[in-house]
Amino acid sequence: MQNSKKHIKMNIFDNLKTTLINCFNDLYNKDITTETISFQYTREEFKGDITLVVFPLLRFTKKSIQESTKEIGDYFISNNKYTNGYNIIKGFLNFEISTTYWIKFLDNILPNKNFGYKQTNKDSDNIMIEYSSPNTNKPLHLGHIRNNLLGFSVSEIIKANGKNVIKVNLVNDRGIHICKSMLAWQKWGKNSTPESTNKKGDKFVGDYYVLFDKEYKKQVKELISQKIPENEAKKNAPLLLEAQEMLRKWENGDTQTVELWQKMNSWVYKGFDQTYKKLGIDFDKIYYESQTYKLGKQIVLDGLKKNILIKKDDGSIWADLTNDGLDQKLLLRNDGTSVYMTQDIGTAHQRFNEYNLSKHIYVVGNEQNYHFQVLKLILKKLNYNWADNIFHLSYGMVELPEGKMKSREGTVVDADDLIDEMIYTAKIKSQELGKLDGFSENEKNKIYQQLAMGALKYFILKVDPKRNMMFNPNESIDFNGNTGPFIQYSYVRIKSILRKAKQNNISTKTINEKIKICEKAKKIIKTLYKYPETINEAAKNYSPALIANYAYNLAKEYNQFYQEYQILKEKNKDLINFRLNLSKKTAEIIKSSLALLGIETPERM
RNA sequence: GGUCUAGUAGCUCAGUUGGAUAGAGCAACAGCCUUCUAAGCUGUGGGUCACAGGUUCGAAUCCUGUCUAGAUCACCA
Repeated sequence: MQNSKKHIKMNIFDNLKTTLINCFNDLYNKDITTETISFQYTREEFKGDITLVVFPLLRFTKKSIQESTKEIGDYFISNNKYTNGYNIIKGFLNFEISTTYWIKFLDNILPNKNFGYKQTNKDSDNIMIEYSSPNTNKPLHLGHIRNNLLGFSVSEIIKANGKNVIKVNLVNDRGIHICKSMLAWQKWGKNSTPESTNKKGDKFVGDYYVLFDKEYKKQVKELISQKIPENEAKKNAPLLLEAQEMLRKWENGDTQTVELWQKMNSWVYKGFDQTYKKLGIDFDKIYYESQTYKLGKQIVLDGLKKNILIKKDDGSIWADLTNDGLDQKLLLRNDGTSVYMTQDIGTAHQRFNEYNLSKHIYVVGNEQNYHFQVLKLILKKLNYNWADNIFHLSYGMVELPEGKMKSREGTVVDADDLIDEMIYTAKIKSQELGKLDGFSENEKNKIYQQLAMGALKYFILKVDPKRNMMFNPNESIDFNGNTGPFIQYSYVRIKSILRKAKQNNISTKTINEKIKICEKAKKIIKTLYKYPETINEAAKNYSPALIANYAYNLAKEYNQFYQEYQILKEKNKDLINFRLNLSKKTAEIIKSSLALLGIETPERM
C-alpha cells in the first residue's frame, strides 16, 4: 500500500501535467484541462524522455508554434525539478527527465515484490470469466488451446489489476452429440475401455464419435441409393433415430442410459484433466450443462407474461428482435424444451445473483458473435440491469494453411500431439546446446516442458485475441527471436549473474543517486516504469498480447545492455550495485509478466 | 442477399484516446564467443499500410465507397 502511494507521488506524467497547467495559468492566463494535454513517451530516434505535443495547445497560446514551444520549455526548466532540458522538433517538445528521477524510481520499487499489481480487498469487484467449455465428445485441439490460454491469462491479468476473479468452465456434457458416441460404443465398442486399449479417455470417446459419423454417412448413402431424397435420408437414417431415442431415454432418466453416459463422460474428464494440467490452467468452479440446461425456462415464461416475448401459433416462444435489426430468436420449443440461448439466459441470471458480479466475461470464439449479441439484447429487453455487464471476449480462429480447422474432416491440430511435439523439440534443441549436462532426468524434463510451453503459449498469446491467426504445422514453432524461450533465456542469464554475485558475497544495497548511468540502463528503467500501466491496459482491453509484447521488449532491451556492459567486472562499486539491482528487478518483472501469460521461468536452461 | 470482423515487408505478427522518418521476429546475406549462459548481440537488403475519396496543422489509425478473405444469419451446442 505504501509503495503504491509513493508510486502515485512519483508518477512523472501527473507531475508534468501539473506543471503544464500552472504554466498556462502563469504565461497565458488560461485554464487548461488534463484532457487537452497530450504527453507521451518520446520516440526512440529523438533525444529526450517525454514529449509534449504542442499543436493542440496553440489555440490557448495564440502564438506561433516556435514561440509557444520555447516558452513552455523554458517554463519547465525553471519550474519543474525533474525537467533537465528540452529540445524542439517540428512542434514536438521533448523533455529530458533527470537521471536522478529514474534512479530514485528504481530504488523506490526495489523492495516492492508486487510492483505493477493492484491489491485486492473485500470491496474489490467480482469478475467471473467462463472459458474452455468443451464438448465431451471431441478431444481438445489448437483452437481450444487458444481459448484456454486466453481465458487463463486474462484471468491472471485482471487479478493483477485488483479484481477478484472467478474462473469457471461450463462443460457441455449432454445432447444428441454425446448420444452419438454412446451409441457407437454400445454397438461396436465390445466393452473396451480407455484402460484396455491404452488410450486417453477423451481420444477414446472421440473415436466413437467419428465412427458414428462414418457409419451414419454410410446409411445415408445407402438410403439415397434407394431413391430417397437426401433430406429425408439424413433425417431418417436408423442410427440417427436410435441416437435420438437415446437422448429421450437420457432425459427421462433411464438408469442404463444415464449410467453409460456417466461412464463415458468420466473417461473424457480424465483425459481433459491431463491436458489442462499440461497446459497449466485451472478453474474455480465447473458447471455441467446437464445440470443447467433447464435453467432460463421460467425467465422466458415470465417474459412472455410481461409481453416482452411472443408466442407463435404452434406454441413456441420467441424473442422478436426485428426492430433492432436482428431476426426472431427461438427460446422455447413448442414441446416446452429449451435451447442453447435459454440456458445462457438462465445461467447468467443465476451467476449474477449468486456472486454479485460486476462483470461476466465469456471467452468464446468469434463465430458466436451473433449469439452473444442476441443474448445481451434479450437480457436487456427482459430488464436485467446487469445485461450491460456481460462481455463476450471474442477471439479469432486459428487457421491452417489450407483453411479453418474442421473436426469432422480431420484437419485439426490435436492439443496433446502438439504439446508433445513441442516438448520433443525443446529436448532436441537443449541437447544440442548441451547446457543441461549434469542435471537429473527429472530436472531436465521439467525444463523441457517449461520451454516447450513457453514457446507455445507465447506464440499464441502474443497475437491480438481479436484476430484470426495462422498456424503452419509444417513450420515448427520457433525457439529463437520473438519467442517465449527468448524471454525465458534473458531471465536465466540474469539469474546466473545473481548466483555469481552471491558466490562473491556481493549484496545489493540502496542505489547511489549521483552515479552516471548509460542510456541503455536508463531505457530499461523507463520500460520497468511502464509495467503498471501495461497491466492496466491489458486488463482494460482483455489483451494478453500487450503483456507479451511488453515482456519481449524488456528482455530485448536487457539483452542489449547485457551485451554491452559488464556487471560484476565493473570497477566502480556503486555501478556494480546499480547494475545488479537493475538486473534483479528486470528478472523479477520478466518473471512476473510471463506469469501473467501462464508461462513459467526456469532458473537454468 | 443482410450483419459483423479483418486486409501492414516473401512469411508470422506489433503499431489502443489521430502525432515525428511505419517497427519486430523468421527467412537471406555479413560480422561478434580464451571475458557474467551465442536459445544472445551488431549490421545490410526488404513497404503504394488492399484501393479510391473525405475530415485536419497532422491519418496505418476516424468517416464514406469499392475490392478481397473469413464468420454469422438453426426448433445444434
